[in-house]
Order: sequence, then structure tokens, then C-alpha cells
Amino acid sequence: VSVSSGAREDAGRTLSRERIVRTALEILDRDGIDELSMRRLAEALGVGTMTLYGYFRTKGELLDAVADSAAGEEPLPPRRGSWRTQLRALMQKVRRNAVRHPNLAALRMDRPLLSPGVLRVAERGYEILQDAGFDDVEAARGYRLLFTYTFGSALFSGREPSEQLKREARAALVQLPPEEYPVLTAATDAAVEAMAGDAQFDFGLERLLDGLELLLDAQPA
Amino acid sequence: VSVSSGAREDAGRTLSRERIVRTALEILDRDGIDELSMRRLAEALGVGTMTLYGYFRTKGELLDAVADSAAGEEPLPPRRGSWRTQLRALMQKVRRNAVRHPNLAALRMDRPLLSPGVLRVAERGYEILQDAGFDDVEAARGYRLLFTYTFGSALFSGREPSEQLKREARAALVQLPPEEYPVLTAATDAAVEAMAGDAQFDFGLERLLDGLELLLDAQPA
DNA sequence: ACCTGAACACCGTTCAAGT
DNA sequence: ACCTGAACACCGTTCAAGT
Repeated sequence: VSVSSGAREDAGRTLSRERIVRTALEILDRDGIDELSMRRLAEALGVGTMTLYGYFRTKGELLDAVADSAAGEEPLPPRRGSWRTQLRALMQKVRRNAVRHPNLAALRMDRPLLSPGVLRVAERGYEILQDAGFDDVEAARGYRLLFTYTFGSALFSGREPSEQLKREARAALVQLPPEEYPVLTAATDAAVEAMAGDAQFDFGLERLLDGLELLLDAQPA
Repeated sequence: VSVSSGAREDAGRTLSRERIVRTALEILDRDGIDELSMRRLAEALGVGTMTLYGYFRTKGELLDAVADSAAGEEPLPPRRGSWRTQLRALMQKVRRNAVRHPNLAALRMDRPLLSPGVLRVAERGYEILQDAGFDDVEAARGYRLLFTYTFGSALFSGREPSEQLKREARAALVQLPPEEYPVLTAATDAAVEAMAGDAQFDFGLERLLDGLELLLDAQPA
């Protein structure tokens, strides 16, 4: 990832796994998931379509590499403060990374994320939880819980909701029959507000950390 | 959904939105997401491909209908017990429903789920939380938190992990360099165990309910 | 060793037509 | 009103060949 070698500006001439992955991520971010085809990617790189198959056996393998590259893009936050502070920072970083590439998250969910880039975050999460006093099993379950929430949250309630999306949601809620949906139709504003965004994510994260803290306090130690 | 009219057994001869949706869901469950094409669906129904476009404007619209149908498939659990008991039952139902159709969840995540079937569950969730003493905003945020976790969990750590998948995960973890991943390589068993399944889901759900209960207790009321 | 065009077996959807 | 085949503009990938 950080192996760009000084003077040698290859100006995008020589092909490499890394350059292919970088270009794929650009297309994904800019044009969306449907536009990322092997043909379009090859064209963007100025090579024949089949050339890509010299670097990746299938499109799936390429997408795995893209996901891993994006996951390892940024350094982890420093380990400072209480275990809550540290986990909060870690999960907010995971979220920011996922939200930065909104089309990436939806890409590879069939199989579990087991690439080094993703596992580096897990390693850090385990460390923080174990240092806080959780045993192996609870640290694993706790981290998985945090990760599931954070990733799920980024996946289907990522960035701040657009006005357009808010309007759609409001419209859908207002159309419901009040006899069948008395609470939802009365709490439309709150429902729309909770649909996405940082405030909603942070609310959930705090509840989750509270829940974990309670478990820690109940420990025999 | 529950409008099948007594004696009239149409034996699958007449076409309808409902029959198309039902068949699509069958293909999705049996053969997976890649096999659900308009062409294959039409063939399974014994009609020409283009006939489907008389019932749904696009494939996307059809998939929305499939998602809604699956969401509304089963009745909600009865309202009995404490708010924790009720929410637990509700979320476990959401999970079971999502896990039953493992290929469906990954289908429609680009836009928010605002269909009546999905919102019926939300209505119930809001009711339980408000009756427990949460105000509008907290009920909305709390439900969204529960839903995000439950759905995310079903999405990428659904059913019990197969032995095959466990082996893959174990292999990926064992291959990591222990200097860089000291904790993860030492806690391999715990990590694999936490990757999926009902036990992991229930662990998270309890932490989450604990976190919400703490918020409720802190209420001025 | 590295690259590639042609071809194969698919897609979703438009269009113009059939009853 | 309801249905449909042909055609268009795409896919991922195999294969056999080019340098």
C-alpha cells in the first residue's frame, strides 16, 4: 500500500496488481457497482480486457483485493485513553473507512472478511478488550458485536441522509394507515432522524459500550 | 399475503404479481442470487420473458416486492412479558426470517427498507420501547440500533458456520504472522466461534438490551 | 512471459408486433 | 388487455493465438 518508490514516476504506464486495484476502487467510488466491469476497468487502464486475467484469476479475486486494499488504507488510531475511548476511536475509523467507499461494502458479503487488512483491525480490537479485562471468548464475541454493528450501520445507514431520501422516507411513513401504524405515524420525525447518520451511529455505539462495560463489571475478575 | 381464497385452486395456471414473487423467492432460496434472472424466472413460470414486464416495470421493482413479501411472511410474536422479553422475541423473529432467506438480505441494500411488511416490525418495536418508558427519539434510535445489529448480523454472520467455513477461517488466522497478530493467533478458537451463529447473535443482543436498559434507568422520568 | 481479439453463453430491457 | 420473439447493448470467461 505505501510502497511508492521515490523518483520512479511510472505515470501509470506499467501494469500491476496494485494499479489495477486502485483503478477499480476509483471506478467503484465514482460510478458505482454496476459500472465496475472487467471490460470497463480494462479500458480505463488502456489494456485489453483479457490482460486483467493475467493478474487476477476471476473478478471475485479482484474484488477481494479491492476490499482488502480499502480496508488497509489508513493507519489505526493510536492507543490512548480508556478501553472505551480506544474502542470508540477504532470503530469510528472503521465506519469512516466504510462510508468513504459506500459501494464497496455491498460488494463482498457472501464470504467472511479474512484479509490481513481487515484482521489488523480485529487484532487491535481484541487487544483493547483483553487489556480491559475480558477473557478470550468475551473479547472475541465483543469485538464481533462491535464490528457487526459498525459495518452493518455503514452498509445500510451510512452517510448522512440526503434531503431527497428523507423526503422519500417521510412520504412512505405518512402514507401508512394510522390505525395499523399508530406509533410510527405519530413519530415520523424521530423515525426519519434515526434512519442514518453519525448521531445515530454514535448513539448505538454508546449503548453497545455500556452493555459491554456492564458485562465487565459483572466479571468475577 | 394471506389472501388465498378458499376453493379456487388456480394450480399455478394464472399469472399474478403474487405468483411471480413466490416463484422468484423459491429460485432465490434454492439456487442463489446469480440464478435469479428475468429469463430464468419466466421459464420457471412457463411464460415468455417479456410477460414479466407487464407485472413489474423493472427487475428492481420485482426484487422490492420479493423483499417485502418475505418480510411479511410470518405473524409477529405475541406481546407477552417484560419489554426486554418482547424485544428479544421480536428481533429473534427478524433474524430467523432473514436467515431463512439468506440470499434475499444481500439483495436490496442500496435503498432503505420502507415497505409495509418491514415497517410493521418497526411499529411493534417502537410500541414496545415507548411502553417501556423511552421517549419518541430514544425509541426510534433504540429500534434502529436493534434492527441494524440484527439485520447486519443476519447479513454477514447468518446461519451456523459450516465446518468448511470454520476450517477456512482457522486457516486464514493460523497463517498470520504472530509478531504482527499476537492476540488473534493465540485466540483462534474464540475468534472462529464468534464468527457466526445463534450463540454469537444472542450474546450481542443481550449486551444491546443491557445498554438500552441502562439508558432507561438514567431517565429523569 | 506477457498480452490479446474472437467467440460463447449469458444478462436486462426496448420495440414492434401478435392475439 | 395481455402476451411475446427479435434485437440491442451489455456481461464474465475460455480458448487459441500473437509478440
